[in-house]
Amino acid sequence: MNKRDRHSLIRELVQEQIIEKQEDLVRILMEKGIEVTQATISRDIKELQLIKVPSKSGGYRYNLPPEMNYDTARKLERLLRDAFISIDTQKEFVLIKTQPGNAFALGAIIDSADYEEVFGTISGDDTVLIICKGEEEALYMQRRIIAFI
Amino acid sequence: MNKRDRHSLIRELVQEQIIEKQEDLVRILMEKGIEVTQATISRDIKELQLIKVPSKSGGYRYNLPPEMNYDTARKLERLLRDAFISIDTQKEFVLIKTQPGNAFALGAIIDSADYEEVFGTISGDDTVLIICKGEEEALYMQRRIIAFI
DNA sequence: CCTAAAGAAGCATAAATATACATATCTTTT
DNA sequence: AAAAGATATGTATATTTATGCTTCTTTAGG
Repeated sequence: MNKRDRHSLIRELVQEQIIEKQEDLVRILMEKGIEVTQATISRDIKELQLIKVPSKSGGYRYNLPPEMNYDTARKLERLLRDAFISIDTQKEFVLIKTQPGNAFALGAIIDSADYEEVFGTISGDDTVLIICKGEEEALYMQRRIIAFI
Repeated sequence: MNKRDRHSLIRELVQEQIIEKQEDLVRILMEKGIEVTQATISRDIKELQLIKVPSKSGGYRYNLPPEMNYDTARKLERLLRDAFISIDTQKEFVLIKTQPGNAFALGAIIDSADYEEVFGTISGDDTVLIICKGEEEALYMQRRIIAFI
């Protein structure tokens, strides 16, 4: 079990069950035969940007980081519906073609959404180039963007 | 300075500046002449459901709680646009009239959104009664719901 | 006005979390 | 393949956060 796999397992776990503290994750992973210490989990949580949310019922629960806020999502959705032409990936790059004059706005929204997977964007008049942190991330970003259309 | 005022001040502070830890709030409030201990801040944070978000830059930052997620908001928006008839408040109650058969779904979404201001909901066939925690909260909920339409 | 009950907050401390440092492991370069 | 660098993780511990218990304050009821 490498770090990457552990991370995605942790993401699943916090969605599926109520993780009240880091030791819960240590215990659950232990039960699955994965030995890690609380220190590692603390670092994982930091990297995954998981948040500890006080719940109404009085306890606490670790959660995935907040998604893009509603307004931003609405803007992105509208813009894509209006101006999207095509999307493609190559290596760690995602290239989006838009109607002329719309790419800059699209790039700005993607920037403001502050995706973990994105290294940076460059926007021209009708093209946004998203530079992701890796190939896998590029594919993931492509999927996310397509989901908006 | 009572608890309510301190709470709204804390909400402002976490938006305006980077609060890395609870002691930061203790210090800032102290500078404003408000004496509280870390214990109180811990309880405030729990009540306000503030979250400690690991930031990209390596540190941590307290933030307001995540808004309703995008999917929930979308569902709520669609349902309101399709089925909304009227909304009104009286005291701590908000009464929403919908097309027959839609109130239950609406109530369920409002429940799942887990609004801080809401005490509970009761849904019939074409009516949702939202019981808020007070009059002020009811007016706030009314505004929020109208904003969706 | 008095008393009981509820709410708020301090103090002390327990519990949880983050991190400096050391070590091990994996990667890249020569 | 050895050396050098980067990455990952454990150990021990410092730092941060939550909470039991107590006291003080406010509110509600008689």
